[in-house]
Parts: sequence; structure tokens; C-alpha cells
Amino acid sequence: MGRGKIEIKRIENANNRVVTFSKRRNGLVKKAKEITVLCDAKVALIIFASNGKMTDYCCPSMDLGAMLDQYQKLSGKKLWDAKHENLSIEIDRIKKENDSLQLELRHLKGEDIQSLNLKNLMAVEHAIEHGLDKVRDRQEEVVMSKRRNEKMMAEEHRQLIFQLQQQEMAIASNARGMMMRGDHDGQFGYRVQPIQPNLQEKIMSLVID
Amino acid sequence: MGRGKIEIKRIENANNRVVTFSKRRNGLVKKAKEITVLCDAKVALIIFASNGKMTDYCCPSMDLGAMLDQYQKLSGKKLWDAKHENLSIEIDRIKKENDSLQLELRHLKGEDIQSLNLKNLMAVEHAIEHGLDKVRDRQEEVVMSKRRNEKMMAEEHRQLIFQLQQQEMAIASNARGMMMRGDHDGQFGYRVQPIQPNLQEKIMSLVID
DNA sequence: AACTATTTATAAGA
DNA sequence: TTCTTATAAATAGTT
Repeated sequence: MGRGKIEIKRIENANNRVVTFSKRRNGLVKKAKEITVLCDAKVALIIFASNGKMTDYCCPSMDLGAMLDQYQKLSGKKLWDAKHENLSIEIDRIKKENDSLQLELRHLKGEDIQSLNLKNLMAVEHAIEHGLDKVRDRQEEVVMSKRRNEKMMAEEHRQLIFQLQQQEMAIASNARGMMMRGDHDGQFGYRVQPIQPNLQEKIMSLVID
Repeated sequence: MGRGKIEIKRIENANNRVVTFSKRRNGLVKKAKEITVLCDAKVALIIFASNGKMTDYCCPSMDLGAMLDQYQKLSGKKLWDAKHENLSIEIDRIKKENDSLQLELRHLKGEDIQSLNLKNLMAVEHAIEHGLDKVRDRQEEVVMSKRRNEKMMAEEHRQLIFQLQQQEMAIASNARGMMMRGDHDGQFGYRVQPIQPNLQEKIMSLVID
């Protein structure tokens, strides 16, 4: 229908194709609306242009979800049941994994062990003993580390006290010198160098744990 | 387009409505096919007649499921929401539970404990110790039970030997009596009663573990 | 289901 | 994209 008859095959001219698409898409939607009104029909229509742009129409009397439910019932085809099923299967799988973890956990806690035979009991015992060893080793480490830190702290505390004393003495002797020389412009004869430049950071790190 | 112009409103005459539906439905599907071919478009079309009968068309290049996936992406509307999302949420929930179980399990096995502080380590230690106690108690029980069973077994073994001996003696004496009386019709004077009727079952149950 | 007068859709051109 | 218009196609009413 137009100035000339056309064959129903892909329109090679890209521009014509796009224009024709636009016209025919409008026509299609218009006809979908018309049949809906004229004939009490339910219509759902989804159109993707080759550039990906989408147009859709759904009759006002039923939403697309309901249409598709109906479609599945009548056609027997599954649209999302498959995905659904996959999710359900995944859930079952994880739940089973969960149960087995749960059971292993309970065994290690000495629960639900009535059904275990001697061999299993010994395996569980070994696992527990191994874990206990490791946990105790780690405790040891942590305690030792804490103790080391305390010692360092104490040592540095002593150092700080020593430094403070030195500075006080230096200031005192300087002040005496200044007074004797009448030096009042606030410039000391020498600066007290920090013995441990990173002391503050070290202390902070010790305090963290 | 026809002998007369019609208003786009419900066709009251039921027969006309059905006929028009049929014609227009065919037209709609035809146009859907044409735009698919002419313009590289993807079209999905579902039509329900007022009597419930369904007609559908989907472009050959994409199945309806894929079309609807795309529809959801582009429109942001969710078609199979409720069920789907609930399942996804459920999966997330179970996975998290799983992870936490996994972690607890690893802790009890003495793994991944570098990050635990002393307090946590001690809690884990106590859990493990408790489990170890329980498992060892149960082992003790099982071993004791086995020992008891062995004793019972030995005792019943002795009983069986005793019974067998008795029966052999009874048969022997009977046979002698029969021979002396010329009793050859196979009927013994009395039956040997089983001393322990359920012996077989008892033995079976002992053998199981 | 066929026919056909008429309306509608649209291809090509601007 | 939009408008125009000649023509093809769809279809309403009829047989």
C-alpha cells in the first residue's frame, strides 16, 4: 500500500528501513488498539527496533503479567518457570549444604553425636583436638605479643621519663646560663633532639589492641 | 476500510464482532510478520479473543522469554517479580547463613582465627573443649557398650553350646529308645523346646554395630 | 468463505 | 521527522 508495491523482504536502504519501521510500528499499535476496542480482545504487543528501542502496547483490561500467565496456561510453554525452577534448585542445593555444615558444626560442638559410630567419633575427636591445638597456639601468640608490648611500653615509659628529666635539666641549666649572661631573647644555646623520633606512633600502635 | 466507515468502539452485534476479530487478528499477525522481515524488527504479539482463544506471534530471531527479559530491562517493569524476587532474597539469606556457619566451623577447626581477639579465642576454646568432652564421653559410652555386648555375646555363646549339647544328648537318647522299641515312623516322643525363643534376634542386634 | 466497494495504511517524494 | 499523495492493502458489509 503505497506508491509502489514492495516485496516482503528486508529493506536494504537503511534510511528507508527506519522510516518504514516507524510508520508500520505506529500502524501495528493502532490496529492492536482497534481490535482491542472493537472486538473485546486482549492484546499484548512488544516491538524492538533494530537499534534496540522498544515500543509496547498492552490492552487496558489486563496487565502484561496476567496476559503472560494466561499465555503460559494456554500454550503450556514456560516463560519464567524455568528460571524459577533454577532458583528453587539453587535454594535446595544451598539448603542441603547448609544442613551438612550445620551437622558438622554440631558434631564439633559435641551435639547430635548419638548416631555416630566409633570411627566417626574418633575422626571428630581428632578434628576437635587439632582445632583446639591451633586455637591454643594462637592464644599463646596473642598473649606473648601482649606481654612483649607491655614490656616495650614499660621500657619506653622509662625512656620518656629519662628524656623528660634530661630536658628539664637542660632547660634549668640554660635558664641559669641565660640569667648569668643576661640572654633574654628566647634563643637557647642548643636544641634537645628527640631520642626516638617515632615514639608517638609506636605508642599509639601499642594502645590499639 | 470496507464498505462503510466504522467507529472504533465495541461492535455490539456478536456475530459481526467475532468475524471482525478473526479478520483483524489475521491482519495484525500478518503486519507483525511483515515489519519483522522488512525492518529487522523483533515483535512479540499475544492476542486473546473474548472467548479466551489465544493467538500468538513471536519473531523467529528471539524467543518470547528473551523478548520479555529485554522488555524488563528496558522498561524497568517487573513481570515475575513477587515469586522471583522472593526466591532471590531467600537465596541471599541462606548464603549469608551459610557463610556464617562456614566461618564458625573454620574457627572451631582452628582456621581463620588470625583476626580473633583474645576474648573470642577463649570463647572458641571453650566451645571446642566442651565439644571434646562430649565426644569423648560418647566414645566412652560406645566403647563400654561394645564391651558389654561382647560379654553378652560370650555368655550367650556359652548358652548356645550348652543347649546344643543338651539337644544332641536328647536326640541320641531318643534314637536309642526308638531303636529299642522298633519306632521307625519318624515321630519322636517329645519335641525339644527352645530355651531362648528370641535368641536369633538378640544375636542379630548385637552384630549390627 | 468469497466478493467488492470503500476505507485505511503506507511507499515514495518533498 | 512530518506532510503529501498515489497506490496497495485491509476490511465492512454483503452474498
